[in-house]
Amino acid sequence: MVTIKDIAKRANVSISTVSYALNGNPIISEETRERVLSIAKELDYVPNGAARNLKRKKSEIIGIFLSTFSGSFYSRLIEGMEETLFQAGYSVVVCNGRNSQRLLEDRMLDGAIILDHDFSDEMLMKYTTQKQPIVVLDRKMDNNPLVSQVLLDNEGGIMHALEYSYARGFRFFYILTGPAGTHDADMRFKAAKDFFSDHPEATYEVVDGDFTKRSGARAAAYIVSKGLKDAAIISFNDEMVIGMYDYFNQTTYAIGEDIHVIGFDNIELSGYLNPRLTTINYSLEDWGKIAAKNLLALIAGKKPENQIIYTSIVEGGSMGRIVLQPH
Amino acid sequence: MVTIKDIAKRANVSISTVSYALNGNPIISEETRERVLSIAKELDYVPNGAARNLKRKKSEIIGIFLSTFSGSFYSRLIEGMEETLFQAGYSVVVCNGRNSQRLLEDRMLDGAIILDHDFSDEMLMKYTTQKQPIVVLDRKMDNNPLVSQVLLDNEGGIMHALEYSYARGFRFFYILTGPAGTHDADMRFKAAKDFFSDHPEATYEVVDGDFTKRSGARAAAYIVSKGLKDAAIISFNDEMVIGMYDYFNQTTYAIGEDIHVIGFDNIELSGYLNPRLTTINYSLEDWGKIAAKNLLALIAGKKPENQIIYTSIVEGGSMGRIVLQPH
DNA sequence: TTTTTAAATAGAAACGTTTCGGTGAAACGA
DNA sequence: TCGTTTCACCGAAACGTTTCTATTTAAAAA
Repeated sequence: MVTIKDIAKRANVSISTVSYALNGNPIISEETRERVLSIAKELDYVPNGAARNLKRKKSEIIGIFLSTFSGSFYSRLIEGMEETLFQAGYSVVVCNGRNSQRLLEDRMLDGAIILDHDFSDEMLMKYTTQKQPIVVLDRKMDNNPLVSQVLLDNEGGIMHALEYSYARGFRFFYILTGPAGTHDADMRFKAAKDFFSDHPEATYEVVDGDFTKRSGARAAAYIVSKGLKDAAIISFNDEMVIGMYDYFNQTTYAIGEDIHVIGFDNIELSGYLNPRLTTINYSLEDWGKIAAKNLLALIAGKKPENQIIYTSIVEGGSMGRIVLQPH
Repeated sequence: MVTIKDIAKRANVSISTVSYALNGNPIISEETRERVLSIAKELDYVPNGAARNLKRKKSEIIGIFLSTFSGSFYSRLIEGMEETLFQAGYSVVVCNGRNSQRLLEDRMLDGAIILDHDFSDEMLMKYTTQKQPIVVLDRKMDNNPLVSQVLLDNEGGIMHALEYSYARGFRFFYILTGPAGTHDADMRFKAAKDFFSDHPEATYEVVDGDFTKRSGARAAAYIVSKGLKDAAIISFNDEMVIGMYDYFNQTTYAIGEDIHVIGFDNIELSGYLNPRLTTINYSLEDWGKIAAKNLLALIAGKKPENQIIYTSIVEGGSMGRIVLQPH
């Protein structure tokens, strides 16, 4: 393992000179710098990151923590972040699952973006006591000068979905929820309840889901077993809708005609479903970019405003229309 | 920043004792260990990863380098790897783009799995001279005791695709290629040429693609412009087929009837296309698992066998049948 | 010529760990 | 009883950098 010491010896200079030369410090003469650099190349010198990080007390690495990579959902989010962070001189690593929480703890990162409910609030708080800034995308964490939150407008999204369905004549709804305890699912649920308390003429039934395709299929089976058509299903994400499509397609239920559904997330696959899924859309790129910007602000010692990512609706054929029975 | 020094002071022991205690070295009495541990917790001590890595000369972190996250293609691959690596006590980080090549250079990783053609062979070779093992998934790199390769059976896959189409009556083929210079695309192209030299009665035209949806759409436009139906399109990946579907669906061309196509990769979306895409399938989980196992073997100082991931065909409705004109 | 200043380099401490080689005291064997 | 071993711990060096504070040398100013 060749170190600056080896270079120093070979170049007949001190290790500090080598260090300065390697880092382009102008205090070193052009001549020695070049000599040092050429010797470094000749010896195939590569700096030791651990040693550098230890001295500098920073790594110039940002961690993005996701609970899963699945569903391609995150790729655009990550790309939005990477773009911004790279321009600021940071490298980015993406970590997932609790096997990589260690990286956060060990302060090998200069900052982190969290979209992973496996991290407890306490753990994140503890992390910030180490002076490491984080931005959270999946929870509320106020009153901490080292935490910024960039959250989805879940309430607005669900309101869109319900109002849209309501306007198309639906008065009975299945609410296919997400895993309780996660911020997004909870907010969406809360929004749904708010809607129904404002619309007592509309009724609904809650079906438990956990954001997986499998739970969507299960929900579809349940809904079929109830035999009720002309109901609108409000699914808290698109992934579950995929599972529902899989199931309904094995039955005589025609989506958009016999049974109606609206999703949330507008994942790529939703555009290719048949009929195309009507769903709630938002910009993952923006989300990522804003999160990255906020993290950079925190690193620079500023406390950015918390931000909200707004949603819109994408119309497909999965949510038809029914005529209201006059009574 | 609280360090073992602070703990030592508070516990009235030496720093070496603290270190031993923290690491569970049995040379320390149960009593002091507990005292040290409780003080550590009380002070909110967290170890400094950089310092540890510097001394230990290892980080217990493996890097997975991908050129992109897009397409959800990689999530199952990564999951296969993480499972195996986690069980061996490693943390995993996923890096993408050249902004994170630094991590490889700086030896902050104990090993790496490469599926990213932005890394040059020279760079990887240089990395191994630093005694860091790698496994490559996207190139041939033999004769290096620190490199293992786990490659896809591209030839077999393309052969499957061509033979399948041939058996269904097709004698004219469009070959929609991938980006030249990448191993997978090159191997697939080579296999196609081999097939045609064995089947002189079959003819083909090469259409350049680069594995993106956009290039698939472009290819579809070109094919439509040629006006020739009853041709089989061999697309070197599914992603491009998505673009082709998008395009064909705006024309009168019915896929599987007027125009026929087979893909490669069997990405999730392919199962939801209408008609379902006929494509070449292989197990990403296995690929990931084997890659991870090989890396662990290299770390342990063994040189594992190079491996091949075999393919199979998944039938959908995108490749119909034509009756041969008797002549 | 001598003194002052600036430029270029050297030396050494420090970052926070791990770990090797002690060391004193208690326990043990003969 | 005295030497030997074991136990529990300590001290210090080392890992490879960065960076603060000298020191040397040469050029500029006096």
